[in-house]
Amino acid sequence: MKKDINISEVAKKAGVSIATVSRVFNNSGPVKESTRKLIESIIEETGYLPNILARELAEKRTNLIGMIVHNLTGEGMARTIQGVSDILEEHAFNLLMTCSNGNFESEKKHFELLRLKRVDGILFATRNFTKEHKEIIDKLPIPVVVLLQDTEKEQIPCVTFANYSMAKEAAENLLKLGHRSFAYIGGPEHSANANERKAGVMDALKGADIDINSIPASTGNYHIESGYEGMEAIIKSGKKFSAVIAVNDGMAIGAMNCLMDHGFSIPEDVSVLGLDDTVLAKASRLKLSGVHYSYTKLGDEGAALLLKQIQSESSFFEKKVIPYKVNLRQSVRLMN
Amino acid sequence: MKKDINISEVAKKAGVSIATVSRVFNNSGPVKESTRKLIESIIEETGYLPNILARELAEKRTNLIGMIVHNLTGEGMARTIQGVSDILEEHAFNLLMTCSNGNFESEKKHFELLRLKRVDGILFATRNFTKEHKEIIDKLPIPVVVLLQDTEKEQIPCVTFANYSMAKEAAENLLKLGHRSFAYIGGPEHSANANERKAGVMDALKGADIDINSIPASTGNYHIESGYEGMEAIIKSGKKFSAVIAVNDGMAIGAMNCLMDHGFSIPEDVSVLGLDDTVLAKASRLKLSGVHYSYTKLGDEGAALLLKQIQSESSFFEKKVIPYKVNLRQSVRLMN
DNA sequence: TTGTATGCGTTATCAG
DNA sequence: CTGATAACGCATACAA
Repeated sequence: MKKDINISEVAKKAGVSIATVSRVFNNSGPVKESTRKLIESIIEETGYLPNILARELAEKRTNLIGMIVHNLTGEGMARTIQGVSDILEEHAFNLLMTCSNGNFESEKKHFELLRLKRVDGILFATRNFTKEHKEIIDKLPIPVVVLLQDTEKEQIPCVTFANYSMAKEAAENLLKLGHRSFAYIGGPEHSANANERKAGVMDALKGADIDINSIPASTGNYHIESGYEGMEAIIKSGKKFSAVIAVNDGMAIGAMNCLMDHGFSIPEDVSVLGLDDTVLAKASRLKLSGVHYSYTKLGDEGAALLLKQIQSESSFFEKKVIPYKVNLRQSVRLMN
Repeated sequence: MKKDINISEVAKKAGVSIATVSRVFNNSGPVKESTRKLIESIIEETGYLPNILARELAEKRTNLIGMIVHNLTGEGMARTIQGVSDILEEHAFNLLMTCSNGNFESEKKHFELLRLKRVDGILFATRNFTKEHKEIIDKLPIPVVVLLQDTEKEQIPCVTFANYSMAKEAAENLLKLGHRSFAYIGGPEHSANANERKAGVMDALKGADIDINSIPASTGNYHIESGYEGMEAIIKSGKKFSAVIAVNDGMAIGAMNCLMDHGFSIPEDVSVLGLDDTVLAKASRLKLSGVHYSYTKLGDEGAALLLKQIQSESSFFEKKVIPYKVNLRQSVRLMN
């Protein structure tokens, strides 16, 4: 537990001024080779470390970025943070993490907190982007990049998944396999992402002249159990379908289990596809089909965009969409 | 994008000194009611926020804690961070997150970085705790709490799961159900946690006079595929078993799938149990049995212990073990 | 090539 | 009750 030493003590030991020590440490100016050597050896032996707080105060920047997430319970957000943290590290930035638990008041508080902490920029992942959010962000003197929500309308920089297109393309895959009757298990009503996915699916079906009003549908909360229940309700409704699409893979897994429990064979009787592809998709014996996209990449791109905004010293609109890939596995089949 | 205002501008507007403003803002001294009102109104209208950097510099503490994790790819670490972040927030501390990707050099670098950032304490989650880690920590002038590793031997504060006991108890559950022949799918050879679990299982079996040398075993990397392969190797070895225990639920899921693919019925022919219980356990139609423990709690306890160390201003040894619960579900059955 | 002096925005001490 | 003023530790413009 040795005591911290500061720049003036180093200077004293070396018989020079603090300015010279600073120049040596930061390589920020000409220093005679011999005095440089001397100072370096003293830095070495004393284990001198500059006080970053003082430096940041003088330089008026923290090299800190703040991140507010709504949810920290699943693999997706973990990977996102991983991506963010890797990119920030490359650029010698640090990450201040906070979790809002999806609560607006808490989000608001965290924005203030991060502002107080003088972060240079903020990454914001929320379940639902509102006018109130926009107002907060517009007042901020630092750039904000939104993750997981499309804020093009609000002209706030963002990185999102291609909810609409991936859902449309996934549905089109099933159409190509000859399916004509569908069931849909969606997400919460108020979720922009869930609604975009549903729109993608429905537009694909409309494009194939399918009456979307006759499609049995249910909504859920993304969890396995919820998918099971949603599927059960659809089965009980008595409507026919040869393919089920679920808004994420957890609910698709629940749906598969429910179908099997009700005597359906997959994929012989019903094909199942989730608009997501996490570790769950490979958990069951019968591999689930899904749409894969990388959360790590989401974090990477978000961090990169934020750093760009910080370096440009002015916030500008830019939207980045993460690529995806439809993976058809055992859970779907060609209609005869 | 309004410019930041500082304490002296507030003081000027109010016609008082900065000392008085500081007293009002921090409620740290007597101020006449009328001037207090005046200053408060000016603070309100200017939106004045103190510069935390300057404050921290003056106070010599950051209210920041650093966290180094080896891995950010799964639900477990996400929940851990959630727990940490909740507790820190209650105490007005902030979280500086870094990810080492399990690399020692990187871990070392992050310790230095966090030290540089003047964090008040560090939470450290690593795959494997070594002498080198202890040396680094002993030199640090701030407290460190280790997560997920038992560092009692090194007398470093830690929060861990009860690897040995949970494994022993889980195995004893199977013994009570009448099982006498086992197979074991373990983790990486060098993992302390995996070894503790294996020891727990083996000690339970020894206690029931089972020859543990005859138990077919394999090792893997915790992933589903790895459990599948491990199970396949054991099946091919031709040895008999009525119960399989896997070091985590991912590998147990892989093992279940493999068994079914080889014509075994679960639980009629083989019972399967994982020493873990995440979302995966509920993913398959036939619910996996496992041992449940809360990562959120791990984070909670870790953060709480670290804060205790920080407040006591001296590091002391304390070890906290997270409780667990064995959940027997459809994947195990009573032997006839 | 080096040193001096000032600013960064607070908190805290000590007079008044 | 209030105001000067000295830390806090560093960067940097300007002088020498």
